[in-house]
Amino acid sequence: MFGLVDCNNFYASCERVFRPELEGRPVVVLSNNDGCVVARSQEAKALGLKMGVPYFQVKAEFEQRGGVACSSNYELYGDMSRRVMWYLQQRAPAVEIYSVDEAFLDLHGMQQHFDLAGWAGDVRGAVRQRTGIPVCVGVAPTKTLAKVANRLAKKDALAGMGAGVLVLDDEAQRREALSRVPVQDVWGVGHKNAGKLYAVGVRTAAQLAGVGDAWARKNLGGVVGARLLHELRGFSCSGVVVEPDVRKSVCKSRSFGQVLSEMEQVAGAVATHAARAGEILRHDGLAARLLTVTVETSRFANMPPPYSSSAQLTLPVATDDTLTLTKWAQRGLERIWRPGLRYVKAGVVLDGLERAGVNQQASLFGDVATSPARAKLMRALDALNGRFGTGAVKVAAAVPAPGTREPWGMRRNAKSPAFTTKWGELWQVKC
DNA sequence: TCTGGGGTCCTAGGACCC
DNA sequence: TCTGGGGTCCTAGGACCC
Repeated sequence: MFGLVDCNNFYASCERVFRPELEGRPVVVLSNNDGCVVARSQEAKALGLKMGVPYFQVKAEFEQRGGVACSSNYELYGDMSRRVMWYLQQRAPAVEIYSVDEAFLDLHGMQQHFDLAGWAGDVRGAVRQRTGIPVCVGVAPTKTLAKVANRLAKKDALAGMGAGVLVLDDEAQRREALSRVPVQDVWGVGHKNAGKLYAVGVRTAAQLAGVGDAWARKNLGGVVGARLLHELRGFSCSGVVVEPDVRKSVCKSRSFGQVLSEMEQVAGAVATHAARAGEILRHDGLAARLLTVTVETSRFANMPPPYSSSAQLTLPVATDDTLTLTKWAQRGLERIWRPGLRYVKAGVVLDGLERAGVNQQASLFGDVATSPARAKLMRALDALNGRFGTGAVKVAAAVPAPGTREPWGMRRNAKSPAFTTKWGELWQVKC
């Protein structure tokens, strides 16, 4: 059996842990630049706010009805996530941290020793007590069915039924559960496939489990679709993965806080992303052979039509050196730059990752990136930024003009403190 | 005025190589 | 008259997940 623990309204719940005055009020958390609604408390959902809606479209009414909007605070959410995951790891023999707010638990063999519903309810209560985060738990013979069980546990808890826990352990329960889930809510069925399924009259997960294998293979992404059907029918096709795979890419991209048209300013953003990506490579002991730079103008403007472009460069030697990555990133930007446009976003992607220092062919001309002195410089850079904060030491291209703040910097008008990760922002208790 | 970020996996065509 | 097979690199896009 598999368990799926999913935090309820995770980002909004994190905000509430340290701001109890938000309890009972509609709360939303906004994406970077305070752009879109990315998390909603139950009260905000009840007001009809949709996931992903641009905040400016709903702001006036939401605030007038007593709603509170928070800028995203990923430092806080990351730390709260670590607390939840750490506790789950104490309770289950194997845990797959699937996302910031979800984990699969390996419960094989446990039903012989525990009443799983009771056990899951206990875990749920303990997570709430220890971290302040409410969760729901689904338990079933496959990961896909555990997702279904979790979804129904949440729905029932909201309707005042059940205890935020649902175990599907026999055929009748499985069938009943699948009949209650719309096909577009099944894990692995996205927007496009839901459309195809509706077109042939498949509306529920139960109906999906009954479509022919050949049809699924042809229309739902080949082997991916076939696996999905098996899992819905109760045959497990994937286990709990405790060790995450070695990463295959690093992507750093961000919308600017304002429209930019000067290459020097966009270059500053690109240099910042290249440096952050380099930091991640060094942290993971990896080096990149391919570097892609991307830029975009607004997708929502009609005149001039939206422009987006990318340039992929093959580096002569795989590297994790920030100065080298920055240099190549600037070249990439020059290749795709079109003057006179209103850019809103830029990014850097690193692919072709290999273990740093292993199997790297030296360049004919002795690329400086492989030199021990440069490796030492990078260690010093990381140590300084670790001690004094990200961006304490930067490449010159990422430094804004004297006396100005970063023109590409984010808007974040309502960010809560880093309650758990910065000494200066700890919760204050007044006696 | 204002519309997120970070991933994985797959497909496909053109240029080029042997 | 008969015109291959296998590979990489690049760009672009589509599907899915959170």
